[in-house]
Amino acid sequence: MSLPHAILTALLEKPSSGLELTRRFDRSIGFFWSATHQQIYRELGRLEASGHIRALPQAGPARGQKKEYEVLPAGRAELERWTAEGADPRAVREPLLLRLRAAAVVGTAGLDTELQRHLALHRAKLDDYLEIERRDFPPGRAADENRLQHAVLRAGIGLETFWVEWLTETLSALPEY
Amino acid sequence: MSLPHAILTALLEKPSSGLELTRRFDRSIGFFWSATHQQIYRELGRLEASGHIRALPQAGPARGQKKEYEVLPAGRAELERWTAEGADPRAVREPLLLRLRAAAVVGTAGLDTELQRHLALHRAKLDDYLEIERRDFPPGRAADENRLQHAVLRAGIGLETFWVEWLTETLSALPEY
DNA sequence: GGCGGCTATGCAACTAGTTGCATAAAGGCT
DNA sequence: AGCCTTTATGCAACTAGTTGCATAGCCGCC
Repeated sequence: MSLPHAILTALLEKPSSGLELTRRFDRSIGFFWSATHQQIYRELGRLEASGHIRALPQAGPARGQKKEYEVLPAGRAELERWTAEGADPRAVREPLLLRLRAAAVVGTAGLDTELQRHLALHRAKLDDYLEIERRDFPPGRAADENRLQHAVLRAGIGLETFWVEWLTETLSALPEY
Repeated sequence: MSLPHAILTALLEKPSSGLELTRRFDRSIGFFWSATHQQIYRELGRLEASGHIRALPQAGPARGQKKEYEVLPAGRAELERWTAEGADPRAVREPLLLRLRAAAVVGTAGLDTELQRHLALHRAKLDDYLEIERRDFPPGRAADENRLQHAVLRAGIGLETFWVEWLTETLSALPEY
């Protein structure tokens, strides 16, 4: 049950419409909790029905028009409750590792290409993250008021760095088959 | 659509019953593709219906009795097909990072304890993995015939190492709030 | 001989996430 | 005016994963 809380957090940071949220999920929140626009619209409907958020009043027709939402006190309270509660880390679920294990049984054809492709993807994402860090968290600022946001970004950087290193290592071991 | 392929791989490694598979998913395959016994039994039923696996003949009553499965040629072919095909890396989905971001908005109460708890969990898992590595992949063996399995385990070790380091770092930055 | 615990399989109902498509306003373009 | 693209919201149907519980054989034990 994390999606509603991801949306509440996003809306507290800045009231938005469904499509704006979708874009923010593609750019920042989605780096560690991805969601499609379908999930977001549906969840916005539920959050509104349960009194956690409300649509800001607007003129004009409903269909095809932007609909902005803001968080109500009940929504903030729910987010506080959820933030204080614990949850175990998610089990890893990565098809590439499954493929490696399958390849050990049925053969390694095409594996090299696939690893190369993943390496390029992870390198690109790592560069993205480093660029964001350079822009939003320059080394000069000593009294950092956004320490938590930075910690989250550092997690993304650390994970992508891990994948790049692991893929490089694994690729260099593979040709010996 | 990875679960059926995870099961095919497991059954090729060794024909098993549903419960045996469940245990192996808790111990080894589940490290990178977790599944409950419910998912496994349901998927075994589907794989049998589609002719990818078959139940080994057995005496005695059906209910409450162990039922072993083995992979049929069609199943192996399907696994080969799937292994050669590509799939993008999964987006990260980690509630803890969401919590950090939410805490930046609604307050950090209880966050320290939660990070400590995660650190302990990741340390334990890392120790598990290192123990398995020590047991199954001792440094002496130069001509390693299980390179792929070892690579998969190294991925688990790398990921847990990352989390331990990141949590330690983040915890040391947190008290300054 | 009946009770508790373990092994084993499985159904039903639910929640979460994905995919494909429909609808409609607004603005440019020719 | 007619058409195309972009922005914007949303329904319906599907696949995947989770939770709770039911059933049944087997074994020890007291």
